[in-house]
Amino acid sequence: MASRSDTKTRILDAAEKLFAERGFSETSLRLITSKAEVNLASVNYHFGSKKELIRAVLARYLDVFMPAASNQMNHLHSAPVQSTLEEILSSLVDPLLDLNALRAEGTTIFLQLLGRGYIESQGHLRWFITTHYGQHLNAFVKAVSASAPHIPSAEMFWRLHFTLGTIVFTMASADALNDIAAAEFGEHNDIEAVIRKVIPYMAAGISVPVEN
Amino acid sequence: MASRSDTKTRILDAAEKLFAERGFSETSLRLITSKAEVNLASVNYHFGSKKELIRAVLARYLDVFMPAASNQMNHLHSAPVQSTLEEILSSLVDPLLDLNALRAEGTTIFLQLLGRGYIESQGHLRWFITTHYGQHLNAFVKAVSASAPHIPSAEMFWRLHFTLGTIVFTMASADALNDIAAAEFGEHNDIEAVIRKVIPYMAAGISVPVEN
DNA sequence: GTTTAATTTAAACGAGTGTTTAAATTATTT
DNA sequence: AAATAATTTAAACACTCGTTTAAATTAAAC
Repeated sequence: MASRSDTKTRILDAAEKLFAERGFSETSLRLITSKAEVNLASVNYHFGSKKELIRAVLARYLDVFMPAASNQMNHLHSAPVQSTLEEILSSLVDPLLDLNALRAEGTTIFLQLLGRGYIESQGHLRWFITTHYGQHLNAFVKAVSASAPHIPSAEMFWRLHFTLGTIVFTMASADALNDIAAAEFGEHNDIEAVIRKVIPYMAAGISVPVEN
Repeated sequence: MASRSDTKTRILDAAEKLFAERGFSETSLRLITSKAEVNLASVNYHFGSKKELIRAVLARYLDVFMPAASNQMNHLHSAPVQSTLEEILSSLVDPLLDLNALRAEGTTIFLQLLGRGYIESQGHLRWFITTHYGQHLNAFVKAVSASAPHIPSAEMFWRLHFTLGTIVFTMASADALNDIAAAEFGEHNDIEAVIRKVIPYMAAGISVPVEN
């Protein structure tokens, strides 16, 4: 039933790299299949269409990350004291970095895919994630809201999307930014260092008192 | 020399709307010219290529916004007291909203174009902006740095790019987010309301003390 | 009014896209 | 070993894309 080196996996591995680098619509199936060293038609044979390939690429990461993130929320919730916002955000660092064990550069690729998907797919990815991983997201939103009870839920909605933009845009251009930072300031950061830099920024923004 | 209702302007007007809505590569010249009710070939005749059309669309806004933003920086600088970070960010609101006088929905379109451009164009737009409007950007960076002297310049570099991500991603999906906010919370925000929401978020993140 | 330049137009070009087809090949089952 | 199913392959299909061409039209200059 399965072939030699699993054509399906070869396609997914090649596709996720190219999608993360150059976006979905800028990546042709011919480029993917030539990098994966498989036949062009095998994408449609195994996945049906390009759109379903994109979903499969994302799902392979989300299926690992989302339950892991949920577990972290549960651990925090079972603690005796209310967690701080920074603790909640920091608890996602391990699930994110664990994606590097899954595949080389897994963390960066995942975050870049997320960013590309949110912007390119005209709301389609947003629907896909909320319908397939809604309960995991709710656990996160509840934890964050509990840590900042002075923020009304409508305001929190906006701030969490500001935060999504912060992390997703930063990661989509993390490589370019790291090059500039190295040349300009002699800094040499890896992906974890950047994540640890962005957490205080996001935590401060989410919890800042609402003006009127 | 000039034609009836200025074909060039009709193209720019139609193009900027479509580019902002669906991105650059997802918008075909045929769609632009049919909306603008001009001939397909007139794009190449007046602008040379699609890439140059994109630059012309962006430049039409940047040429207005950047000097106006610089003026605001100068005004703040000539004041007797050091401005707060929120004042500096807020001083950009008027230049942004003035784009609505230029064209209907000008503010939204400009910010969406900026977001699309930074993400789609693989660093090409970043280069275009820094080389063409670098001095205006420097005035802004200097003002922000002076208002938060406890942040080292390398850290400030990262935080300003976090901020770019926040604003740019938010605006690229502002329409979708406004629809959700209206359905979920009964909120009906215009672009100014969203900008005023994001400023405290960004200001808090930029100036939060560095951990160690 | 005639000539010259600028612009608009319809049509085609060449290249690239995702997808489908049917035959060839490989793997599995009986 | 034979029969059946799963997979791979090369080729073609139908379509869209940005760009170019050369003729038709409109505007400007003399």
